[in-house]
Amino acid sequence: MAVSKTSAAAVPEAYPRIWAVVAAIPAGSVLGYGEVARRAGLARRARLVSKALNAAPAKLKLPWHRVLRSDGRIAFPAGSESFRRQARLLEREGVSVVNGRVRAPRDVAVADLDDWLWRR
DNA sequence: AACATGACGTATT
DNA sequence: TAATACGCCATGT
Repeated sequence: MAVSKTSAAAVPEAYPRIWAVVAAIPAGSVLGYGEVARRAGLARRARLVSKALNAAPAKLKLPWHRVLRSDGRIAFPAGSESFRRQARLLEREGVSVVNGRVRAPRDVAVADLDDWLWRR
């Protein structure tokens, strides 16, 4: 079979790992793009995470809304459709979002504490 | 190869 | 906390 080796895989090797990490984020908790990248063994590739999420098959039903910027803010343009959808999905899980920024939750599991440490 | 762009991050002021 | 600047990585011109 004539398999073309010149072209890289349509789906980057790293995407599945990124998806797995995102899928593992428990409801009510959130993670930064950079953190997701690190957990997927892809340090310093936060931007790749956003790309992977954008390319993720809807079939996977990933909790993409649980991924925020390192400062706790939604990465989409304020007021945009995606921005509001994400805020709504988070609120739905009990995560308070004020002015596009996630506020500290009432109680966070100790294991996820680190993820809630946006310097403040 | 230079330059621009982006669902980003960190340091500095 | 906010605004700026610069760094990083991948992709497309």
